Amino acid sequence: MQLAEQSVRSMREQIVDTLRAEVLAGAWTNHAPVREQALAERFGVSRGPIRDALQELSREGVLVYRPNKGVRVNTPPAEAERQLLQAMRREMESFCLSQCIDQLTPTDDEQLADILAELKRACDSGDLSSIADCDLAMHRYLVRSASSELEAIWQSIASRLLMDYSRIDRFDQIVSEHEAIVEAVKQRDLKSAQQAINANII
Amino acid sequence: MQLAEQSVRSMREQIVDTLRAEVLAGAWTNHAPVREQALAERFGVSRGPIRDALQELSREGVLVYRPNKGVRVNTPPAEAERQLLQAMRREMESFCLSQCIDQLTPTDDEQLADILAELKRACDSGDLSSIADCDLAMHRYLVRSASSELEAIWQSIASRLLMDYSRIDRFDQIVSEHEAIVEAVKQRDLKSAQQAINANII
DNA sequence: TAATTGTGAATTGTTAACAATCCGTTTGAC
DNA sequence: GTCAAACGGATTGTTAACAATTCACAATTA
Repeated sequence: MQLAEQSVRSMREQIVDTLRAEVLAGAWTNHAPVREQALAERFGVSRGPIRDALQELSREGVLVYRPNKGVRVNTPPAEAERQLLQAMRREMESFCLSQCIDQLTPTDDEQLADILAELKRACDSGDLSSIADCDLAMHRYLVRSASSELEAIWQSIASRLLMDYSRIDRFDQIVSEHEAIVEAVKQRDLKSAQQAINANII
Repeated sequence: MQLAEQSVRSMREQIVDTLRAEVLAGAWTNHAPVREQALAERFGVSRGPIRDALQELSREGVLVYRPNKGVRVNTPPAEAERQLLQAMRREMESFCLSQCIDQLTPTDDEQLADILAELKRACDSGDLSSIADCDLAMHRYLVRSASSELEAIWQSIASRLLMDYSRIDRFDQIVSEHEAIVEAVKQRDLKSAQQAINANII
């Protein structure tokens, strides 16, 4: 189940991933608007690709776009919405596991192990944005293995849930929960894997 | 529960809605790539806003984007995915109804009636893209009334489900199903409304 | 003083030109 | 004749300049 092609991530995708991780890590406030020019200079590109990235993050729910006024960081979802999104995310990831788990190869296990190792490093050094990035990367890998179709929808839901993240400080817990996921997947144990995923999605 | 502001839809949003309705109505094949220049000339704008719109529709799952190769119409979801998406859409719209139904005003009833009337006209004249547009507009209205946050996620799911649309030919059924929804909502009868929605989401 | 109206800098929206990439076709070597 | 490299038109990606809009602040008026 190789994920070939697309190894060359486009400029926009790189910018999107970087900015998303930073916002989810709480590096930005939602009081000040995001300025295109500043980001353009930071990434060394013109405003075009920056606008593309901001548009994508807006559609994803990480940022909020208002015509002629630019974008701001979104606020976390209300409690009722959060519960709905949580249920939907669990449903989705359970489904994806059931679809892909028997078709994963040892190569996939290695990839997941790599992401896990990166996550550990990030937790050790306390790099919040890298933690958010790795956390998402692992789940995204499983979703994409089942169906690249669902990735965008999943990403919107997962991002919104992570915005509520009073818990990105429990480094040890984050690591152990993801260890459990990787281990269960490696054993091709669907039930355990779904359980581990559900425990991680809160 | 007025939906003020945003009455001025941006160029991009107009283009997105038009193109989405056309694709869902089956007006495009997925064999030929979509060309930016042609659309730019058709809408009388430059390629910039067109690219924005195509990007948004790609993220929504209506189109598929491949770097340096442009976009194509997406294929309908596989059966397993379709079932997952259907369950998620029902869950979402049921939730939204429960959130908004007691806060709707007579003005909202009128708006829904207007959309319904427009839907009838579209069915009478057999205007497929308008049918798709109205169908989505009614559900979107309810979703947005409950939570504008959820709109983008809902849109992605609903669009994917409509791509599978071997049933946009049952004009009378489409109209009667939506009549049932509007009536139940007008009565503020949550149970009936949810039932009507579930019957319509197939 | 409080409210309102100008005014201009800052910011977003759009455009057209340019650069990079893709793809079908031709050319050339074996 | 077959295959691979090279060419050229078409298309997408990026940029910088320009247009339209917003926002803060000063000036004006009651």
